[in-house]
Formats: sequence, C-alpha cells, structure tokens
Amino acid sequence: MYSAAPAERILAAADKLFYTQGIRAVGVDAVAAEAGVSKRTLYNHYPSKDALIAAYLTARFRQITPSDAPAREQLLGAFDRLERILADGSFRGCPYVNAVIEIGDPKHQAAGIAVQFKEQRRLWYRALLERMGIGAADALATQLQILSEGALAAALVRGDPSLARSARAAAEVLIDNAVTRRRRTRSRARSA
Amino acid sequence: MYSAAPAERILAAADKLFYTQGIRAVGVDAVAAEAGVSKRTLYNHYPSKDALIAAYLTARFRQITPSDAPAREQLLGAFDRLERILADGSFRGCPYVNAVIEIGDPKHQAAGIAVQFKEQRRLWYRALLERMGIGAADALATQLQILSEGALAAALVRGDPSLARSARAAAEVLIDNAVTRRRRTRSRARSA
DNA sequence: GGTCAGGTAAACAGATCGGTTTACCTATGA
DNA sequence: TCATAGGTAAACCGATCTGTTTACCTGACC
Repeated sequence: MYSAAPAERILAAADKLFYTQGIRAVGVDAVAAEAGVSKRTLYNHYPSKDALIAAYLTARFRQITPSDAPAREQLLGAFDRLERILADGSFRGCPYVNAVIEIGDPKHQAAGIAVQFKEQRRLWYRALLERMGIGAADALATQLQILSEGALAAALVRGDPSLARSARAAAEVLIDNAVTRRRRTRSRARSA
Repeated sequence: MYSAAPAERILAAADKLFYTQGIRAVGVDAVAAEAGVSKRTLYNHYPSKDALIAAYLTARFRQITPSDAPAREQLLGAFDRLERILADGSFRGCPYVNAVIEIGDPKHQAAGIAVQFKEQRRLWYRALLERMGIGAADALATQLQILSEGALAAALVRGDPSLARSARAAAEVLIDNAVTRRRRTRSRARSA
C-alpha cells in the first residue's frame, strides 16, 4: 500500500484544487485526475460534487488544540498565525467565505458548515476572553472575529500580508480597553 | 424614447444579476434577456463578458460625496450605512471581494479595479482621521477598513446585520484611543 | 424613395460541465 | 478454482457556457 486510500486521496485533491482554483472553476474530472483515480471511483465515494464540496469544507474544520498559554498571548498569537497564512503564496482567502460566495445558494449544505466554523472560532475567542475575566467577552469575541475576517478579505484583494499586523494591533487596543474598563469598574466598586 | 439607451440597460441588468446571483452563475444570455436586448446588441456594446464584468465593477465605483459634517460623525456614519446595507434583503457581500474570489485570476482587470476601490475607501478614512488631527491616521484608516470588510464578510456568512454595530463599536474604541493618546502626548509636551 | 446604421430572433460552433454507462481488469479469499 | 468487490479507461448524455453568424426588420436622414 504505497499511497493513501482512494477516499483520502480524492479529498486531498479536492482540497488542493477547490481552494487554490475555486470550487466552480474546478470540474469533477480535474479532481479525479489530480487524485489519480477514475471518475467512477470518485462517484463511488462521493455521490455528487456537492457532497464532495461539503466533505472538503468539513475536513478543513480542524479542532483547535487547547493550550495552557496565557489567554492574551493565545489571542494575539492567532493574528500572528494569520500573518503567516496570508504570506503563504497559495493563500486565496477564507475557504468558507469563498464557498458561500461561489455557491450562492444559502440553503446549500456548505453555507451551514461555514456558519458552524465561524461560530466555533468565535466561541474560542470568547472562552479565552472570559478566562481573562472580561465582562463583555461575547461582544468582544465578535469584534475580534470581525478583525480576523477583515484581514483575510483585505489581504486577498490587496495581496498584503502585513494587514494581519494591523488587525493584531487593533485587537490589542480592543482587548486592553476591555481590561482597563474592568479595572476601573472594580476600583470604583472598591472605593464605594 | 421610453427606456434608457441599450448600453445602460445592459449595464443595469448586469449589475442586478451579477451582484445578486454571482458573476459565474449568470450567463451572457441571461443578462441580455434581463436587459430586453438581443445578444448581438450586447456584444456590440461590450466585446466580451470580461469587459462587461469590468464595466459592472467600474459603474459601482461611485465617488463619495464630500460632507462638512464632523469627521468622527462621518466615520461612524459609514458603519451606520453599512448596517442598512447588511439588513437589505438583497445583500450578498462586497461586489469587489466577490469578483476577486469568483474570477480567481489576479491578473484579471477586475482584480485591479477592486484594489483601486479599496484604496479609495481607505484614503477617505485617512483624510477624515487627519482632519481630526490623529497622527497615526494611515494605520488607523487601514484598521477601520479591516473592520468594515470584516463586518461585510461575517454578515454574509452569518446573515446578521447587527455585526455592523459591533464593528462600529470597535471603530469607536480605536478612534477614541487614538484621540486620547494624542491628548496625552500634547499635555505631556505642555507640561515639559 | 432609397440608404444605412443599428436593432431583433434564432441557429450555430466548439468547449466544458456534472453525472452515467459499458467493458474490462485484478487482487483477495473461501 | 473461481466468484466477487472494487478498480480503470473511455465513451456517452444532456445541459449550459461564451461567442459568431445569418437573415430579417425598422426608423431616421438626405
């Protein structure tokens, strides 16, 4: 057994081609050829292109490995990781946003997967902010995600990875502002 | 002369269909039918679909009308306008970002138009921030644009117009932070 | 009245798409 | 030994795409 099982090779080929060239631009034949597999075999493992798209998005849905590092460090580290992603030559935007735009239909399974992924990320932000004792963690988590999304979209158009640093700096201000307000609130309560 | 000239009707039809259904999802025949024009006429006015796409994006490139309102008010007003856009039922993301994603090819004329549009917006932010006397106007303008882009992308996936308010609140914090820092710097200089 | 630019309607060309079908091949295991 | 599961290669289907062509029509202007 030299190479992986057909289903995995097909998924790897779909991931590569769908992401780098776009879902609509890549035909089923191209995926099969890239996977070194006949079209018949592809349709044996995935009943339709839509199913393959859903599998592609789900496979990108990797769980975030929990870390013991300080919350603030983890949050800002996410933006550092973002910069490396943007600087990678094969960067082509967020696969979930791309899928939503390329497919169009909000009732397509891919749209639901995209919502799930975004919400998972937001909850990860929120949990870390709560660990920092920030009261408005939910609202701030949404804002951090907006920054992250914005950096992705802006970098896609402008082709400038340094936008991740701009987003990181903004995140820092927002987080620090929330922390300061919490300190002020607490000291006011103490002096009362 | 009951209706507009053919070229304008074609452009209006392209705008409607390209934006609401996507550039790749809409064929030239559909645009001609929507415009009430024969395909021959369409190709007389626009030599190719790519040319029509470029015209569609350029036509959306409306100049921002200058205003005398306070800079801070104008900046935050942009996010209020954004919320109304997101709440509109026909919202389907930023047409420039969508075009970049749908077309893929970074050398396509549409990619250049998208960059121009984004930079124009950024310079509008920057000019207002400079009018407020903010030193780091350029960096902050980039951050405000990231917030705006992020709200668009996030709202597209989640279908939640209130994300514009989240972005607006974040923008307020970033602007106030920049203003406060400027005040601190000035008072420190005065006391020296 | 005749010319002609610019329009319509529809067929056509060549390519590509998602998906199916046919015919053949090959390793495994009772 | 031989059935079978699962693979390959390639033709095929009907639909759709961008773009061209053909044939005809209409209204304005000299």
